[in-house]
Amino acid sequence: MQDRTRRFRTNRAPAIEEPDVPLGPVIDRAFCRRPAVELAQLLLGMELVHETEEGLASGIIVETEAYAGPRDRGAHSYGGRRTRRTEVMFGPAGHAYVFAIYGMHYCFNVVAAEPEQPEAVLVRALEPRRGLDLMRRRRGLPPGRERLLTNGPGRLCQALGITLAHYGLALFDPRSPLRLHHPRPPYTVGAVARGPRINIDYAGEWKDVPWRFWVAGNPFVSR
DNA sequence: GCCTTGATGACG
DNA sequence: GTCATCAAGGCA
Repeated sequence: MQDRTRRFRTNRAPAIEEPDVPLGPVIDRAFCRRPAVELAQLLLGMELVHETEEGLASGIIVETEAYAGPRDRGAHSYGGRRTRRTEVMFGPAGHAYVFAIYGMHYCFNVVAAEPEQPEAVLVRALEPRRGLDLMRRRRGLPPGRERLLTNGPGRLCQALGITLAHYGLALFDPRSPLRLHHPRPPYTVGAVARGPRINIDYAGEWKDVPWRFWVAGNPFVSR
């Protein structure tokens, strides 16, 4: 028998699709009303769902990063910077903060904390759950490359069809096309690993705070 | 300049 | 398979 650990680390990592199981309940409105560093850990194992006319696609959140408001030099809201782009972070928790980066990709965040406390959690990777074919089409990938579907913030947005049009959506609202659900069947997170956040070299001493969290050993994590 | 990605080429 | 490098691309 071949070494499973090694197989699990390749691009041919298995994805468990659960198309026939009904979605779990949507998160409570108050679920995200906590500090970003705390929310980043609690979001691991939750199911991010996007429903469109093309169909439904979803994945289990397996990697996040916390951005802790005005004091955090790595955050867009550093120093209380309030612009059209960052505005949603100053509002109530549980809404989507989507921004464009490098001219061609989007990043999806969940607004955390209380109003006027501009904190958010970046979702960096998903384990694909529903709508694998749809995600393959959106990403232009053949079967067998599941790991490349959603192992990065830009990639997961492309796979789920998330764009700036989803800025501000209420992720706890069952009528919203973009939502956070409790996973069904349940997802066991197990051990959580943590380390410094990715690609914020400009953030000085904040560069090294261990606010990146991921499901230990999960093959869909971005690095 | 940016909370990224895919292509390319070196190396095992 | 890995790693390093680079440029694409649009908006603040």
